[in-house]
Amino acid sequence: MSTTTSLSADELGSAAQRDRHRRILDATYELAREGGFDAVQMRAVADQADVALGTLYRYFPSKIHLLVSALVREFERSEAAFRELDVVPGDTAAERVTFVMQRTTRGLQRDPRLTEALTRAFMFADASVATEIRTVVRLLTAMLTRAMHPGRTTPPTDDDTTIARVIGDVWLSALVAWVTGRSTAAETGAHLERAVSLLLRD
Amino acid sequence: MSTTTSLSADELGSAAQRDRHRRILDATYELAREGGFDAVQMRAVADQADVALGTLYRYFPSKIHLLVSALVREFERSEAAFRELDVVPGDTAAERVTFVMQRTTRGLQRDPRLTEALTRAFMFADASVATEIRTVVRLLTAMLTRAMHPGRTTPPTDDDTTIARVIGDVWLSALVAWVTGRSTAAETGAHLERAVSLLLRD
DNA sequence: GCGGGAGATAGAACGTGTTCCTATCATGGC
DNA sequence: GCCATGATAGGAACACGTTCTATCTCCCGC
Repeated sequence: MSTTTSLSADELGSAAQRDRHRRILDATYELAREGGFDAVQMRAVADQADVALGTLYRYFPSKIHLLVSALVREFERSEAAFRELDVVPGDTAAERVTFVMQRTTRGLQRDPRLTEALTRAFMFADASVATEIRTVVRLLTAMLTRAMHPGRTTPPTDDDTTIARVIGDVWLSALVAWVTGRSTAAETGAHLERAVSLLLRD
Repeated sequence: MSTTTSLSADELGSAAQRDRHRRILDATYELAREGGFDAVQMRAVADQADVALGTLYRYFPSKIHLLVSALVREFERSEAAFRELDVVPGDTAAERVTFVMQRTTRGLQRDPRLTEALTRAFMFADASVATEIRTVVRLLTAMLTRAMHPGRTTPPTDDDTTIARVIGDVWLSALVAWVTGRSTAAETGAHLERAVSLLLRD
């Protein structure tokens, strides 16, 4: 039997297993931060996490699963941080969304190699990583719709979701362009801001 | 000396070289159409194009360059086809842009494996492929701004370019989602259409 | 205590992208 | 015609993702 999705942290029985899981993601994060996508080599991750190569593959069925799982963990942290921040500054939806995007983007730009590794993994992922990808998309959409309507309890409308998804699309493309050196950080920010103001003129 | 960009067709001296170049791209196209990204194996491409492996690498410095160059060729064909089509149907910019996008998308969906190969290569490309990537972006933006303002001779405004780029971003994300099985062809089309009507309400 | 089984380890082995090397070939200048 | 030089063929070699095998360890039910 070969699993096709990564084991999630909660469905791991023993404490030792949860700890291995965490060590693997920590090692991935660290290697990616230092050397980007190419430096995240499966043997290196296994070494640094102090597990055998076979064990690494038991927890994460491929390098892409591994990196996208690391991305999920980062996004969960980031989304939780925004949820705790009960006042997103800005008077209009456009301003608040721009704030959320720019802050997230700046966070990513602080660790270019890490961002490169996570972004490329995300973009290269195929159907077998669909579960993890969906989680990322869901978290991002949630962050954006919350910024559009702070404090609202009713679920977002279809229009809101579409707008959030379009902004997410633009953001991802901008990230890819930045990661691959096709645009500077400033251009990325400017394009994002123009796109948001086009989509959220109210 | 190792080149970092692919040799473009025009800067190849002899007819024999231009022919090798074409044979290589033809083989790439064929293999991708039949088996997708994984089937485009460098040894297989070299065999089918009837060149040595070393020659293949002299023309295209990596598998990604190779696939993105194939994408450039397809896009050039497609853009030329739209330019010849002097009347794009539709009364509004939104309708015309939607027409162009849907027709292109349907063309891609006719060869899912080819699309998967080209899309994943495009998304995985790193800085060394920037030249080719820029060409694709330029062609796509040109196609879209032309659809927005058919028959216009003055260059597109900044706003036009931004809108075209955002639509391009959404289109690419939708393509990735479709290629990786996260969304169906119908959902892809619907999302695209919603995005265009949000961006081009006039 | 103890035997059995799931999960872990160490490391060999395999496939494919990439590099490198050498012999051969083609071509343009004399 | 002949030579110098760069391009191509053919194939070995290497790196890293992935798979496989053999062995070990630890925990659970008895």
